[in-house]
Amino acid sequence: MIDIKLLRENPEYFEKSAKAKNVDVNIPHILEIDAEFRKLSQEVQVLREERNMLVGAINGKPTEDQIQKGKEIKERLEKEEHALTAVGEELRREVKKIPNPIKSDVKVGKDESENEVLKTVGEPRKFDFTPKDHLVLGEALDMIDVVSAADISGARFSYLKNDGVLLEFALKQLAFDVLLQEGFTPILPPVLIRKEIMEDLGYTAMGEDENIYELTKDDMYLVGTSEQSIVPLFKNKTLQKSELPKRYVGFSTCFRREAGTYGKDAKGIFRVHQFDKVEMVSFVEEGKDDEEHEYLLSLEEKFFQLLEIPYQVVRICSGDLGFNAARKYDIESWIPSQNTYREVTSTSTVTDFQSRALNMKYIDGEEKKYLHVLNGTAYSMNRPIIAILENYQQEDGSIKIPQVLQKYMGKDVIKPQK
RNA sequence: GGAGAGGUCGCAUAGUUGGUCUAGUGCGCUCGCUUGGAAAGCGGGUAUCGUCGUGAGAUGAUCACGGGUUCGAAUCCCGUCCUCUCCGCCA
Repeated sequence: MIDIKLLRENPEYFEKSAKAKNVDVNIPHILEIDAEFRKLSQEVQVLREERNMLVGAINGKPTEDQIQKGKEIKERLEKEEHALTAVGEELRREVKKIPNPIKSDVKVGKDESENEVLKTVGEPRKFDFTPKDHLVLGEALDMIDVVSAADISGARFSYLKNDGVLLEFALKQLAFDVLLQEGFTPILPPVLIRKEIMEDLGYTAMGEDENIYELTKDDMYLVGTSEQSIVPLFKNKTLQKSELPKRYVGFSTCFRREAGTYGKDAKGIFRVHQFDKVEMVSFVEEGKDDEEHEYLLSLEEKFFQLLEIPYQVVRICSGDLGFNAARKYDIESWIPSQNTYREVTSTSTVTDFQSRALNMKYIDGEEKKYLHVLNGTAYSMNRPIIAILENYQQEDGSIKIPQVLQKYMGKDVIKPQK
């Protein structure tokens, strides 16, 4: 959530930024609620002060007079306190609907069509045959089975088999090897989290909860990314500045309902309800998040350079940005069958937006400040697999294994099973 | 799933027949005295969030969280969450 003090000082800033994200918020109304809240709060404080003074004057048994006076105060106080609680809740609810403002270098645009391509790395391979798509390749090689999965679980699920599994494990291990070398702390987080946590993280404000699997019996959500359970690690904690930056590499299964995407990417495993992902999460001090964002982006680029797959870096425009992100970069890798670049990983800075709601701080000298939080994908396990299958396919339907993965898989080519 | 115990100011603890608890004590941390320097000792300090105020400051809330009883709640009542012990089940 945003800082209400900043909102009072500069409401236009938040209003403009919300509009840039296509989020409807009534800032003047929120300021009215805030004024009402502060007025009530003051009245309540005065009454409590009166009560405290009265009670403080009582030594032993109170007189009839004092009891009468106390009852009177209590009655007035009860009414005011109830009003205060109601207004306070409304205020917090409304403030939580204000999105994290965008960074100044983020382009104001209406939707994904206005995202900016910052750079393109690598040359798409020229095929002297017609490249097949990942599903055709994966089925022929007995790596991917979506037909059985549809029967057992429904659309947008898959079985990964044989070399598909080995490929996932290889990618996971490569990502961990690189990130451990960089000093990241490995972590395996829970994939079920409390609803309040998801709210505090800012994943439910814009109706994104439509995309979250919910366990109503237990009032829990399945995470859509492990960042959702890694970030709250420091809920209600205060770190020392010397501990920062803190960097984690997590691995977990991720769950997404993908509501409203029925026509999109229906084929194969590009858009599925369940996939595994290696995720990076950074906690840094105020003022260091831009630098950290570039660092995470550089690592994401490195992961595709290691695979030697052409990619481009995209800066997401305001209208395509999530509620809690101040800036987001996507890496899109070349997908031959679609003759275009498609999103494979992304990294965001959420600044202090989640820290404020979760009360995550660090001590800087005398001052306590909110942690700045960033996240980024190392590898998700479906899309990079697609990219490898398609970019490394041979005319006979076999797949050359990227050099860097060969030692993890113990072979250099995936051939059709006999 | 069943039975029981418990959640107090960084840590450990005291406090449950409601008022002197603006929460005691120990440890830790910190400042000072002492010392050639240090240790020990002695003395002081040591939470967070908010409101009002230019300021010094005043004031409110917080004893897991939320409600309730009362003139008054750490203390009594109800609900929720969490932890621990025992039993059952189990990868």
